[in-house]
Amino acid sequence: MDICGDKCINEKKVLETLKTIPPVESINQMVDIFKALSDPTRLKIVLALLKQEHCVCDIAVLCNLSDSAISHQLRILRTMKILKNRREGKIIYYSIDDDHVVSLIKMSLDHITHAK
Amino acid sequence: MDICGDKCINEKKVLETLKTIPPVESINQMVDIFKALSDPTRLKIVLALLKQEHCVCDIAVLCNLSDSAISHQLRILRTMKILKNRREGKIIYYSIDDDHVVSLIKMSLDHITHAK
DNA sequence: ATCATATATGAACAGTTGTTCATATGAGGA
DNA sequence: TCCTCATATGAACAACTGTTCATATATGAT
Repeated sequence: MDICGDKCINEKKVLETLKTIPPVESINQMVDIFKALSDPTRLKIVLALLKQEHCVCDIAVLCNLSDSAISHQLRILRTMKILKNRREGKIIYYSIDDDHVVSLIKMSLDHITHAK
Repeated sequence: MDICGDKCINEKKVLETLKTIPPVESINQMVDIFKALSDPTRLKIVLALLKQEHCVCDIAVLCNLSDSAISHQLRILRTMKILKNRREGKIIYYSIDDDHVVSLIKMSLDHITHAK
C-alpha cells in the first residue's frame, strides 16, 4: 500500500524519488546561488548593477549602508563570480559577471509581480 | 565626469539606477523566496517532492534527518505556501504548491549542469 | 615624501538559523 | 479507555551571518 510501512517508510517510493534527486554537490551549488541572493543588501546590489556598473561608494549610497559593509558584501559576490570589477584610478567599478544569476533574479521578479 | 564627485557619489548615475530598483517590499519578497531555497535540507525536500508527494517520515529518510528536524522545515515551507499537505489517517502527505518556485529550481539546476 | 581619498580587511558583537531533545497533539487500533 | 504511531511544537544550544569599528592598503595629488 501507499501507507508508510513497517518502520514508517514506503521503501519503494523513497527509492524511486531518491533516484531523481540531484547529487549533494549539485544541491550545494544551487544552495550557494540562492544563499547569495537571500540577503536584501546583496540582492539590492545585484539589482542596481543590472542597470549599470557602479563604484563602491555609489553602491553604498544606493543601499544606505557604510562603504565597509558594502565592501564585505561585494567581496562575497565577487568570490562567487557573480560580480567582477575593474579599477579606474582610485575608484573600483563593479558589474555583473553571471548571466544565470541575472535570469534567476528576473524570473523571481516576474513571479512576485504577476502574483499567481 | 564619470568619477565619483564631491562626496564620492555620482549623483546622476545613482539617481538613474535608483529609479530602476524595485521597491523594498518586492526585494524582501524575492529575498524570502531565495532564503527558503538556500538551505540544503529545504531544497532537498522540494527537489524530492518534485517527483511525487511524500509523508513526513519518508522525507526524513530521504534527507537523513530526524522527523522533528524535517517537521520544522516543512512548517517553514508550508507557511510560505511553497508546500501544501493532506491528511490520510495518521499520515500527512506533503506536496508542492508553488509553480514559481519549481521554475526557479529547474532553472538553477539547468545553470549548474550546463556550466557557463 | 606627505596627505587625502577609495576600497579592503580583521575582530568583535548582536541577531538569526537549523538541529536536537523533550514533550504535546491527534488519529487509529486493541 | 489505553496504547501506539505519525506528526508538531517549544526551548535550548551551537553555528553562522551581517554590520560596525578600527585599521590597512593603494592610488593620485600636492
